Amino acid sequence: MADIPPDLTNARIAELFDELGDLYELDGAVVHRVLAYRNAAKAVRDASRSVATLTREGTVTSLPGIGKTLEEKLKALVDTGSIPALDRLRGTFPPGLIAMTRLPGLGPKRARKLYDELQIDSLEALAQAAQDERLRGVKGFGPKFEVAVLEAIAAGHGDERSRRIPLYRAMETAGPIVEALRAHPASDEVHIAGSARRMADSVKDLDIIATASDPRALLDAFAALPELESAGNPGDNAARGITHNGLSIDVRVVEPDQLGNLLQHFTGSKNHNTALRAAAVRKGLHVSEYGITDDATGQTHRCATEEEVYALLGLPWIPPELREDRGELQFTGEADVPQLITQADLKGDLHMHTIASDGRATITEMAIAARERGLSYIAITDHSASHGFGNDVSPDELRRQIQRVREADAAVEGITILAGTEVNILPNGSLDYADDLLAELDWVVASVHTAFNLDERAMTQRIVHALEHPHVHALGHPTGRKIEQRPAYAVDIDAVIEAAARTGTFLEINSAPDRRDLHDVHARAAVAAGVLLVIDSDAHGPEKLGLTSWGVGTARRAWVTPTQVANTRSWEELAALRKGAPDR
DNA sequence: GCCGTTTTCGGCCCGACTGTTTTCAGTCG
Repeated sequence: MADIPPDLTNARIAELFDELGDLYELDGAVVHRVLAYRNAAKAVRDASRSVATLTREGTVTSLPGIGKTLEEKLKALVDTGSIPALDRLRGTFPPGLIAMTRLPGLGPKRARKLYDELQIDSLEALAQAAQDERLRGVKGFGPKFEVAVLEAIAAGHGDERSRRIPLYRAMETAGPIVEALRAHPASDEVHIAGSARRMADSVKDLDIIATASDPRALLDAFAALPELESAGNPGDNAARGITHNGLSIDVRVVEPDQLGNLLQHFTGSKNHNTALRAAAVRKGLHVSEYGITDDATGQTHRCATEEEVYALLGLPWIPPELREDRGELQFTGEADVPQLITQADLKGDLHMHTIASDGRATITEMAIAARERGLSYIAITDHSASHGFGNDVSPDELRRQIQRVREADAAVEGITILAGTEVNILPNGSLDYADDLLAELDWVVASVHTAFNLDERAMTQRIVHALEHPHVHALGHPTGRKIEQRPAYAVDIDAVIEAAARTGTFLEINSAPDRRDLHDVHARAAVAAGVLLVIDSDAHGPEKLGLTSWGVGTARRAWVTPTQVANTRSWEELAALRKGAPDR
């Protein structure tokens, strides 16, 4: 069996399927065929295993949305490096045509029409034609479109898919706005909906659903908030604002008896709602944001709560984090809904930094802050000997740090302080402290901080080697990704999960809000493989210990229950589960 | 192109808005 090309990552394959969808759409394919490619792209992107490998194994059709035809295309891609249909379509339509379809108001149908009738094949040619007022000669296009298209191109639309911002940054901006709406005398209930409510990694914009005694007063108050750069009224009971840092916020005020319908609709996800509605149709029910219509009676039920919406469809209430059409619509009753972990379940935090490396506080300060948060143990895990940036902890310094931890543990009541390290995994998979020094520690988390650009095979070997080390208890931020900033390094995450399961090493969900690494799909695969997770703050100061809410959000999206997370246990119980523990 | 408590064919979520059009297709979320 020939090797799988190293650059054939799931992300790359998903891109190719998306491109095929775009091209088939331009080619005039029926909408459902196009949709099939988009669905397949999402399934590939979400797959926890290498789709190229699944293709080689002949099991790729087990993924939802991948059938015989797409399997054939995947086989061609894996075997030859290309998909014949994609090559053919690329030869038919200039790449600029796809950029044109990204413009607001210009979809594939209309872009194709301009290409066929005016031979417009790029944003530049489109702008020129609009400038020359030639677009209005085509049926369906008029002067308003010429103005709009020039504005859109000037604003940079069409250059790329619209950018998303990490959820934590959106919430930093939106938090005060939501607080202001909640505090307003005219407001009753104020809910954040959309991907923010689902605790997604990133958001495009923010949806707020509210009920109010005086909708107009609330919307006017919203529009007048100093956080907004501009605001408008797209409808009677809605407002849209754009914050100074470019976040778009939609507010809808609804009647209390429809709050459940609207909240459900605007929480999404799109895939969840589409699948939910398709299932409802089979029962003779039609779901929209305004209610649920019954074919048999013609009556529309309005729902004040989401519980009613789901109950009418024969489903238990589904936690927003699960609403991704990843199996949650198979629930038949409350008993099927996993008891998802909450931040209150965490009893300890096993990854944080102090002034010994790049943290801002002392051991004692961190311990007191953790105790105030209700934690019963923490591990001090400063960076190791070769970390660089002036923050390295030499072996001798680590010995002194262990002593300081023992002293602090004795001095601070009500919390156990553990001596640990975040040791670097060097490019060859070895660690940058000696084994006898690591053996003195209570807790060792190993992480990759250098040489991110190894190829997948080398990176996987590097990490698996570290997981096999007898003193390594957990793998820190396992893929190195930063949300909307830096992709994961090339690594076979299935092999990492397998090695973690085999060696009894925990995998971390790092809660730094720009990391949230492992991400949800991989975390779900890890617990399915029997791996225990740890959810850590990676705090660099006392005020950052609460960041574990982000890691918990990721864990909930991964269907994780408290027992699947090691640090929901007491330190005594957890210690006994560590690799190499005497009674393990 | 996928899929099955309408199972191997014939379906595939729903409604609002837009610019253009005299009744609507395409786009968007």
